Formats: sequence, C-alpha cells, structure tokens
Amino acid sequence: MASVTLSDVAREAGVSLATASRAINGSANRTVRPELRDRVLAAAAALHYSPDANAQAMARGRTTTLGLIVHDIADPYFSSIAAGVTTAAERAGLMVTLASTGHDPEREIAFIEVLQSQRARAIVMAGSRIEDETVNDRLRAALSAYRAGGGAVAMIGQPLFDVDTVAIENTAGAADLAVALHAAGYRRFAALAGPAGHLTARDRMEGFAAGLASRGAALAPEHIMRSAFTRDGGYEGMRELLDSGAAVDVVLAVNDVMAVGAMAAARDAGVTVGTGIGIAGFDDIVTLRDVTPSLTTVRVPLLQVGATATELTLGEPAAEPRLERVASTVVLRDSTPPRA
Amino acid sequence: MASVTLSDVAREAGVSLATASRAINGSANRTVRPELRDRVLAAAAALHYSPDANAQAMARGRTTTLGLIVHDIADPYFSSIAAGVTTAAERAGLMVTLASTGHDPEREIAFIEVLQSQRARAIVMAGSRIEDETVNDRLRAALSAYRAGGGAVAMIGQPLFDVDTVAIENTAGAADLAVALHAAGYRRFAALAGPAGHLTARDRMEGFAAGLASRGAALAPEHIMRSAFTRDGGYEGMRELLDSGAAVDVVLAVNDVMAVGAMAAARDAGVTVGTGIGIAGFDDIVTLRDVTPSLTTVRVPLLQVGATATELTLGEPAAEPRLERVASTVVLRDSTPPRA
DNA sequence: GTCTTGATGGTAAGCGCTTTCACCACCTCG
DNA sequence: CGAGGTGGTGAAAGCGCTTACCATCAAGAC
Repeated sequence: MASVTLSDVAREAGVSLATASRAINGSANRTVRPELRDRVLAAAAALHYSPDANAQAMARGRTTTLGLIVHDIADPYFSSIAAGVTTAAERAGLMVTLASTGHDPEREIAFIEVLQSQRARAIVMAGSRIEDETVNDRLRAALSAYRAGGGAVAMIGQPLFDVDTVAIENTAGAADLAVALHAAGYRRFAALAGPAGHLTARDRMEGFAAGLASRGAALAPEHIMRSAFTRDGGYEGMRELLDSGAAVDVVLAVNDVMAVGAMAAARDAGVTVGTGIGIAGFDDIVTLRDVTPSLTTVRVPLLQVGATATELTLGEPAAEPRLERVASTVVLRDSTPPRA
Repeated sequence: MASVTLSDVAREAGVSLATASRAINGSANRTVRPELRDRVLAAAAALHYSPDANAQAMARGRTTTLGLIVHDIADPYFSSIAAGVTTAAERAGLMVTLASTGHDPEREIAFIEVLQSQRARAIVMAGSRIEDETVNDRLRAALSAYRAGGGAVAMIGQPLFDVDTVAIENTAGAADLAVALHAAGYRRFAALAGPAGHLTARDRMEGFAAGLASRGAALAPEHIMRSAFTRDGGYEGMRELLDSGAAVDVVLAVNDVMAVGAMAAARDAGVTVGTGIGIAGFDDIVTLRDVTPSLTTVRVPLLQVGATATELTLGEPAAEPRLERVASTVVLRDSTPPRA
C-alpha cells in the first residue's frame, strides 16, 4: 500500500528528485555522475522501488499500452492473431490490453473509447466488419476521435475505414482454391457461406465464385447455405445441404471451424468425407491440422498478420492509409482427394 | 494531440474544475445541481472530452487494470481461460492486460514487475509451474512484492504459492479416467507423460497411476514416454512407443493437444485409433471435439476456471490463501471404445 | 429574528513522475 | 587570466485529475 516513491529513493540516496529520475531512466540530454547513479540505483534496489507507470505516463504524456480488440479470444483464429500481436508488442516494449467483444459492435465501440481513455498508443482491431452503415459510421467516428488524440490504428480485415489495414487475401485465396478443386476433378460445388452481411465470408464466397467462373464452372444458388460463422453453423449448413439431397462433389466452408462442423454433419449423416464428399475450409487453424481426413484449406499466416498489424501502428504515421496485403495459399489435403 | 482536458470542459460550462469532475463522475457524497450537471455533460459532449484514465488512476490511487499472464495465448487451453477472464473482468469494470510468456519463467517474473508498475489491481496467472525452486523462489518474491503493494493475485494450477488458487482436479480426474478405462476393458496401459518437472503433467500421471492401482492394474515404467507438452511432443512420444513394439491397449496423453499428436502418429504408423489402440487426452478442448475418432478426455471447465480466478482476486482479500477446486469430469468417446 | 443544517459550488492541495531552467564548478582557449 | 563552453545538480513547474476543506445560501428549527 504505502508504496515507495521516487522521492523516497532520492532521499535515501541523498540526491534530488531530478537526479534520481535521471539516474534511473537515463535522461536524454543529461548525464549523472556514475558514483551518484550507483548510489541511486542501490537505494532503489534496497527500497524495492517500482516506478509508477501511470505517473510516468502522465508526466511523459505517452503510455506504453497497445489495445487489441478481437471478437472472441477463445476462437483460434483470434488467439493466433493475439499471439502475433503480443510478440510484436513486447518487442516494442508495449503491453497489450485485450478486449474480447463477443461479436458485438457496440462493445467494440465502447472498448475503443476505453482505450482512448487509457491513452493507449495504438489499437489493433481484428475481425470481420459487417454491412451495417449505421454501426460502421459510429465505429468510424470513435476511431477518428481516437486518432485525433494521436493514437495509431491498424485493422485486420477489410480496408473499410481510412486506417492502416492488413488485408488477408480472402478473394484471391478462395479463387485459387476453387481453381485447385476444379483441377482436382471436382465439378459440382456447394458452399457454407456464413451469415449474410459478414464481409470476410462474402469476400471468400466471391473469390470462390470467381475462381469457378474462370474455369467455366459455377455455384448454383440453391447450393449456397447461410448459417453462423461457427462450428455449429457449419454443422447446420451441412446438414441442410445433405437433407436437400443436392448432388454435390465438394463443399467450401468459409472457415475451418465451420468446415469441421460440416465434417461432423457429414459423418453423422453417414457420408464419407473425402471419397463421398469433399470439404474444404479456410484459415488453416493450427489446432485443426490433425483432423481426419486432413482438411483442405487456405492458409493464412495469422501470427504474421498480428505482428504486421502491430508494426504498422508503431512506425511513422503515414499520410495515406497503408494497405498491407497478406497472401494466403491453398493447401490441398485428404478432405478433397483428386476426383477420378 | 491537443486533447481536451477537464478544465476545458469546466471553462466551457462555466463551472469550476471540481464541479465538472463531480458532474461527470458523480462523486460519492456530493451532488451537483441537475442544471449544472447537464451543462457540464453538454460541454463534455460538445468538446468530445475523454477522461484521462492515467490521471484518474493517479489521483484516485487505484487503477482499473487486471493483468493476465499465460504461457501461450495461441494455445486453446489458455485462450479459453483468457475468455473467462476477460468476461469476468469486464463485468467488474476492469480491462485485461495480457502477457504471453512463451513458457519462460523469467518473462513471467518480468511481467509481474511490469504489472506492478502499472499498479494493476490484480494478476491472474495461468499455466503449470515447474519444479525449479530457484525460479519459484524468485517468482514468489515478485508476487509478494506485488501483493505488498496492495495487489491481489490468483493462480490457476497448483497451490504452490501462498496465494488464492484455482486448482483443477488433475489427480482426481485422471484417476477417474483410469478407472473408467479399466472398466471399459482396457488392461495394458501406456502414457505420454509430458516433460519431467511439469507439475500438471505430473499430477495427471500420478492420478492415472493411482486410479489404475485402485483397480489392481499398473502402468509399466517402460510404457511411460517423456516428451514435450505439445502436439509434436504427443506425436513423438507415440511414435517411440509404437516403435518400441510395446503391447498396449490404450495410451493416456496428459493433454488433448498431445493426444491429437498421438492420434496422428498412430495413423501414420498404420494403427487404427479406437479399435487398434485407445487414446485418451485431458482438458476437452472445444476446438478438438470434432476430431475422429472423437477423443476420450477429461473435461475441464476452462472458461469457468478463468472467471473464478478473476472473481477470487476481486473480493475482499482473505487472511488465508483460498483454494478453489474445480471438478473435472471424464468424457468417454470413440477413441476408447469398450473393449470386448 | 437568530441559529442550525444540508445542499452546492469553489479553492487548492496533492498523486508520482519528467523536464525545463537556473546555477555552479571546472575546463579550454586566445 | 578572463571569456565561453560543458558536464552535473537541484528547484520547481507542470501532467490531468480527485477530493479534502471552505464558503455560501436557503430552508427549517426555536
């Protein structure tokens, strides 16, 4: 409680407050005689002095905090990004303040405001935006208020706002996947497209459709199932698809977690994944690399995405919002064996 | 940059600093005339005032930060705990500061010191301790320095330090699992025991052995494989076990991630998981619920563990360190079908 | 009518640090 | 041998808030 302050240290060392501060932090253009410095350091150690970061932040006018806002930290997609962010932040001497919004844009906005209060140096926001201009406008307002206060922002996802963005190549990756599947002999396609208005899902769907089109194939509208962007959403979508009796060779789930749900649904329906029906996902979640049959997917380097976003906020602020594109690569595995 | 301060708001509203502060925060035993309060609030809104949390922390002498220290945020075990912590923290009006140590105890200590500097209200530490008294002593010292400053601490794991602890019933759960497997007809046991000195792994192993003993069975020392507490560790351990030609019915991996690695190794060796060899894990990681065959495991309510630990730090500090035991429950699935 | 009170508003004293000045020795040259 | 540096040190002014502590005023209490 009665924590020791810098003045205590100064008194103990028999120097002024100013000298103590300089000795401990090594001031920019002032030096302290080695002998004095040692005395201060010794006193600090003896008293177990721990500088008050809040006071320092206040005096220096800048903090050492970086805010990370994700939809759901328990989701492997986001926790991988978080790992990248914490690593890069630590490298830069920043602590990460984590906010998990549970997919609620209102809480996203609220957290931006809290982080603004904390005078966080930067905010990294991950997670797909949605198509709701009312909400997006408020988000935009919150972000620009934050930036007006000198904060840096990087988004991971769609380049929707005027801020630095790390964009994952959802469209291109999905197109590549479509082409690869077509090349493997698949002809009748379906998709678990996620919820309407979900931009990441939409991009992946568009890419997939475009890829198919480039090979002269197509995705029938009745083969596009809409459901939640979750494991259970994948399960539901797949069940409905199978129930509909649609004749389909392969189905794309717009993320790995949905794909795994879809695999479970197929199994429960007695359909063999792979030889019976192909299933492909997106993200290449590490934890899911060992499902059987192994899942065809599009790899997204999530740790790197997190690190890149963090670094984007750390450098000089650019005049123009920067756009960092992160390539995604198709990984064909056993869930979509070559079709004879 | 030139962020607006409370004095700006006060001037704009034509009141004193004190009144502005009281109007905005609703002081404890002071009231502000509604008319004035509205004027202040209006001014604050007009100027886009955002209180400076650092200054508030400094003036109030207490922050609204809770520190969370985990080994690896990308690990589903920890990210689930983190989800529980963020939820509980938000309920209490706290922001979570996340530190991911990469299993390095030195960084654990360093982060405790940083959190102490930030004057975080509480620290939740998750992750197995190791048997290294030198390191543990330093950790203990760092924690007690932090607590001397008024901070609360809760650990998730072994009740090793004199702090509130949420202990997962590793021993009992593993014993239950052993009994259940024995009852299912398994007789020849092996284990992927994780690294030596890893306390969680050790507890699980001891529980497993005890459970077997209670049924008159035993775990042959040569069937205990030591490897990393990771997916790859599980793979390696399993491969060695299979290579050794040991005659085994079922193998316990001390966590789910290792179990999944073991399943992969079995598959690669042409051994059928389930009918060929049983495999069981521990934790019941959500993301892994859909692996095939579905994994027998011991469920640990990780979200709840995180929430409980958080709540432990929030209430009145207890004279005695509290110990909250969280039950774990056996979940038998297809990776260990009943043995005829 | 005077005296208490309770409700309000303002003044000013910090909270623990950093940093600008001012000041003081000493040096180094011309 | 004085002018003009040059390191080193300390005093003190904040940083943006909260919160005693006072001062004021109107409404009741006697």
